[in-house]
Amino acid sequence: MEENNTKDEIPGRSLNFIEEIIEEDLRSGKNGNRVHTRFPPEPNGYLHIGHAKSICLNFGLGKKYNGKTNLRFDDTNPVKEDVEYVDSIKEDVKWLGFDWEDREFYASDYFEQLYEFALILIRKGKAYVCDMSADEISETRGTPTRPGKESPFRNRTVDENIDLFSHMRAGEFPDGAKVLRAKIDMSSPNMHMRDPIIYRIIHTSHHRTGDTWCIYPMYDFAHGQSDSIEKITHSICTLEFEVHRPFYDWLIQEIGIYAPRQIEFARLNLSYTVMSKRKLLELVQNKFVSGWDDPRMPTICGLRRRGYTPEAIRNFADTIGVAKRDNVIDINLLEFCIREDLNARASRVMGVLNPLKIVLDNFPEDLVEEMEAVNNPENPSAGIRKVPFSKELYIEEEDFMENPQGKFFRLSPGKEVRLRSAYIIKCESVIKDPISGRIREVHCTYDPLTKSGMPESNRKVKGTLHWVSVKHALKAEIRLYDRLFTVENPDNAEEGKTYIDYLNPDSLQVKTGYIEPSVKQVLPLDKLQFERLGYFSVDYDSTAENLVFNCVVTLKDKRPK
RNA sequence: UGUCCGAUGGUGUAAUUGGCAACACGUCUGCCUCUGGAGCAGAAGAGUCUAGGUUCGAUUCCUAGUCGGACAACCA
Repeated sequence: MEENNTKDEIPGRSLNFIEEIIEEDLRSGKNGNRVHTRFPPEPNGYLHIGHAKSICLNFGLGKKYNGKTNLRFDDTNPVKEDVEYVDSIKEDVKWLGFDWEDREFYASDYFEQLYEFALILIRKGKAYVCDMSADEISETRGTPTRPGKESPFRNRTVDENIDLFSHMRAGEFPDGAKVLRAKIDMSSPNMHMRDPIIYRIIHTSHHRTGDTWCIYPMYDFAHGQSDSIEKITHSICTLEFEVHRPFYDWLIQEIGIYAPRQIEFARLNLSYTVMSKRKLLELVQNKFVSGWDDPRMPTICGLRRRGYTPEAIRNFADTIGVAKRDNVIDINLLEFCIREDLNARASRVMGVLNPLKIVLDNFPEDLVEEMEAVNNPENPSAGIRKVPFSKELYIEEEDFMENPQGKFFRLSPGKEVRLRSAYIIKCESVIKDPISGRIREVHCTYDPLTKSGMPESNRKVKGTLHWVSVKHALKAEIRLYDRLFTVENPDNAEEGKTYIDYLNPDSLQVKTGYIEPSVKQVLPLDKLQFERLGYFSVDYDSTAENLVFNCVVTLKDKRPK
């Protein structure tokens, strides 16, 4: 896979705490110089920017230490999982620029093995079949501060347990009738050690194993052992699994298999959005957004549709770093990353979102001049293009003020302004609608000696405006986005409210814009900078007849702080 | 009330493992500019949660406390 210009290999940069652990293990020869990580999603939802952090971390570490990274689906719950999700996850990881080669695994690949592991536990007297209901189990589990009570089925004989467990597998019991539990310690201060359930009965067909199984391992019984089976050296996961680690260690120990080292890091939180799968799903289901890939969503597919690039996301992941303390990253940083990337690579183009007609009184009626415009001042090799210029133009409504006050450097009566890549023009008069008083058009004169590139063109004027020729401009649908939520932390809702109450009603604004004709051939996901406005990406809905652009980010955040 | 984890400018991450805190974003100022973008130059902003202890010396080690987070799905 193509190595991109992600700046994740800055020499001399200090190591994060995970790299430190890895290098320590490398020095001590712990895994015979191997570094092997994995990204282990459950296929029950779409990936979001938080997952991107984990993906970049895991695959980044694999790459950095010349190791390997697996993609493994932890598909232990058939009622919530679906191939739709595995496909989207694969697409997103690939799009982010990572390659798991031939190591696409599934916890369901290990079901038989996991069943054997359960048998080992039973034979050792470390697991038992329990007939209590879900409610009873939950009642006897105790609380974090109060010990639980032992199940009356806790002391069944090994033979009875083996027998019962095989009948569970054979489908002789209905859902919920029995579970297999690890036999550890009902009074452990760690709730996860109070005889946790390791197998439950679910008569639902699985997206990969079909109806082969009607008992499924719990995540906690599958995850650690799957890592072990895959000989993962460093199992990197988020903080909430820290409390599970003692149980994973116990299992590995009792079963007697290879022990990966689990390292937990703090998950990503982004301001002005929500990150939980459940909430994102609600936004989709309740139609607050158009779908998982709505450009306002923090999902990978949403960001992709919005116009984010894999490079920008990887740089973002690299910039935020990784540590154990809770964090909330300012969404401005994400925006900074995409601006930085697009500034270097997006071609500049002119487009007007709120048109105001300009008539150049001294410009020949039918003349069309082809103006040469630089495609990207940051990158001369991007070349130049021609932009038609004629007597009637559109400029941005807000670039004209009849009675300017203060530091207004744009067009106003009697004042001069530069039209980007074209001429300097002077405002002569304003024509208004006699009834509404609205400005209908602005009459100007142009100075023929000031054409861009001509010797006389260096005269200084304070402002430079973008423009488009009325009769050449292409109409386009422009979708402007604002933050999905009005508050920094929608999760932290006040009494009686939920995050839904903080949805920004103005997060989507659709406009008809006029764009220079050079954009005629754009394809979905093409990136452009509309000069002085922002970066835009062609939407999937765009066709040759109906261009549709998404605003990725404006050039500079003008939002009051 | 228990166990585990964490605490460094506004935000995030560092500090060569004990030698008086750095980088990025943001903010501010100036320069430059045919994008009020970008770029360039500079500045402000934390004495590292608190109190003790060890030490010549502590952001780094120890103790206690404070605050924040995680944990009581047959979810992951």
